[in-house]
Amino acid sequence: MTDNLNSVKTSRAYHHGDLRPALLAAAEALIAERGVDRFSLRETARRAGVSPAAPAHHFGDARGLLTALAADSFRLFGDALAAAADKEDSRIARIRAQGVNYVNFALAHPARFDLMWRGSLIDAQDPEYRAAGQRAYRLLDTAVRGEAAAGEGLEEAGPAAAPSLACWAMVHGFARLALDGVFGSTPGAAERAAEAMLPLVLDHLDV
Amino acid sequence: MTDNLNSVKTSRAYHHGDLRPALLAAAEALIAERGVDRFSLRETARRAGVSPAAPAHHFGDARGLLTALAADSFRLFGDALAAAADKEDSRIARIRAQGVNYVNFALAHPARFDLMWRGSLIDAQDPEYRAAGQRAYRLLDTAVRGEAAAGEGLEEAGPAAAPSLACWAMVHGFARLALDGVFGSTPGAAERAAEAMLPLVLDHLDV
DNA sequence: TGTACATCAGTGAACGCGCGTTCACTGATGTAC
DNA sequence: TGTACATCAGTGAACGCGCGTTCACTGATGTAC
Repeated sequence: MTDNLNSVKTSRAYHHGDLRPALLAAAEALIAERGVDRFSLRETARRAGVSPAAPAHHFGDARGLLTALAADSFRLFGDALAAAADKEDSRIARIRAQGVNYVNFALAHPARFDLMWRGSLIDAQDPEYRAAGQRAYRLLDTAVRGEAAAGEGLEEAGPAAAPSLACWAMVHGFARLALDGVFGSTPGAAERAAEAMLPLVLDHLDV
Repeated sequence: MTDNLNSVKTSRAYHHGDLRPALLAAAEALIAERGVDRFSLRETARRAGVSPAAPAHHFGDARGLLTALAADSFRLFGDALAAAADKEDSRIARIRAQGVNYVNFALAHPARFDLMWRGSLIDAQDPEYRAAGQRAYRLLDTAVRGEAAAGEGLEEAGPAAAPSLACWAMVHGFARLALDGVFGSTPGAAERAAEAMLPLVLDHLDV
């Protein structure tokens, strides 16, 4: 009661006060440590210092929590793509920077990246999740096609979106292969492989 | 006893006689149905009509069985890549055919494809698994670079392997995005997207 | 061809485990008056 | 400013579940003689 005002964080109040983000943080730490496959709602609650029934108040069930974490991850991911687009002048430079950020995000947050695409664990129809995913796609599409993209979503992507899909597939495949350890565990191996193949694509992206 | 000679399959003998492949088939059917995440050794044994302890004799543990299935899948996958390389004349045609077969394999056997790369469930150091994976890579590398590849493995892949990595990343990323439902669930949507972006890459693969 | 026996591939019951979710509850918060 | 009370965010015990693996065992196979 005395420290209730100046120290919300350390007081062991009955009400946590900030449980939702705390649970997301605990879940993130858990999957980063163990891998997405070994996520557990109980363990997440345990780490947040809360009873196993508490998460239900904020997320409904386990899938709800993972969906929220996936949406959060997609937002972070979108921020990374946006940052790349902002800081470069030429279009090729933007595409390149965005590809680098795409892969770097995957390597820096492998568990988040895994979760983002793990349809079996999340509710892909969730509005927040979908919105965050669409935003990321639009950023990518705009970087590749410039004004021509006109902010159209993935649903209505026509044949004109092909260059964007090509870049996306390439960078996504590279990120996945790197995460799956295909380029070896030597630090920097993935980066070197990327550097070697980048010009192959960018030099010919004269669309 | 009477049908023991002319009908090994239907007799409910104490010894199954062909349990190893039967378990692999059951496991394949199970993950095809439920997804890799919901694999269970007990359920696999149940489907093979055998006690839960039986698989241990052939695979040690659950991971052993999944590793064997992953290796088997990589072999099938390699066959698909080899078939593409065999039936075409020009190098570009071969690359294209192999890419098509790569994606088709993923779409036709999504659970197998998932499992092949699911490091958390299998023993990536298993010799059979590694050999099958290496073979697939060599087929891909040879198709892209021709004689220059000289059958070198993924480990010793130098900068010269960049075109192969680029093709691989692209086709792999495309397969993954398609499996993750990014191109929508409409049948043929993935194929149309692929057709649209293929020329972008192939027309410029003048290496 | 027959028999003894080691080896092998199964059984099925039992183990302990951690899980997600439910339930009736309780303590804190904040709003109406 | 004080009080009543509805609402909300927690508790913690309990539920039933399916899991992977272990164990002592048993029935079939195949080999040596």
